[in-house]
Amino acid sequence: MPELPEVETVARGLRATLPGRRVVQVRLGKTDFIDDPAALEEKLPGSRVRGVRRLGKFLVLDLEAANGNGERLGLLIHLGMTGQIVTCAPEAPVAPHTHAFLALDDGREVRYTDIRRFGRMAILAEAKQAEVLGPLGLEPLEASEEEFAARMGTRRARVKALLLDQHVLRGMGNIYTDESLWRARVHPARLGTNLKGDEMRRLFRAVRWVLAEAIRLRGSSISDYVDSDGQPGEFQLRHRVYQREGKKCFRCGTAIRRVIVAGRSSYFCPRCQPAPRARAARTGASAKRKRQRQR
DNA sequence: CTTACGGCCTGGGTGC
DNA sequence: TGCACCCAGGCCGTAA
Repeated sequence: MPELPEVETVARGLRATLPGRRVVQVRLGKTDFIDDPAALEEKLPGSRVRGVRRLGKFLVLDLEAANGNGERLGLLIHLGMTGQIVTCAPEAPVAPHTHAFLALDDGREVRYTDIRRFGRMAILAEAKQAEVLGPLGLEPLEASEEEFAARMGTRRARVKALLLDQHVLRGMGNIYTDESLWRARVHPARLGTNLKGDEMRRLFRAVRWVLAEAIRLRGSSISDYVDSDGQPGEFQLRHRVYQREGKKCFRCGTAIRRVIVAGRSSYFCPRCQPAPRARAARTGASAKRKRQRQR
């Protein structure tokens, strides 16, 4: 499941080969994950790649249009759950569920494969790009501790939901959220406004450390993820809580638990990450009052 | 403002 | 061996 470190790894791989290249041909398979497939087929051929950017989980190929007047376009790609983007020789075997082929002027090919098609692709002019990318939150590895604390500490929502909310912080998914919370020793159901200063600082540092370490190890390959050369990452070997229900906490030996927080599977250590108390106490009290009224 | 939930889509696992 | 069922979770739209 591609999150920030996986998308960053793919972006770096593409950055090594794509800039300067011209797209010579486009072939599409299923197109229900593409905003406007006709626009892609019309505008991509002849365009030249100027650069490759990543914003959160979005990948942007900056393009100069074919029409000679220097029009700037961006090919937005989101890998969703199972998206893969690889460069290869055109004669390489085609993986099942490959739905886009971009032939390049150096004879190579860029392919987009996505089993579940939760991904997204769109070719957009600059104004339209801003519309999609503008609402995104802080880039986790560029934000300061003060910015992070200001965004997180003013929200009455569970930290799990806040970390996953792309409008607060861009790029975190379920894996890196749980790994960061474990490292920071913060329970996923704590509320943003209730985090103490030192907890907020630990969380900020944990997010940075986990993401940087995952990028260094080229991402986590749980089921489908591979980089732009088709290679898996290695951070899954360093996971401390994700998908480790019932196994021992690396810090204290307590059995890791799984609960649903903000609609997501959340793995945590019940000893290192103490549960918040206020919410349970309050709902308990109101239920008691209700029962008394009914008598 | 917030949270909850269903929908999208496929493959892999489980149980009968 | 098949088949029904559930689950994984990115993000969006809708409802409460």
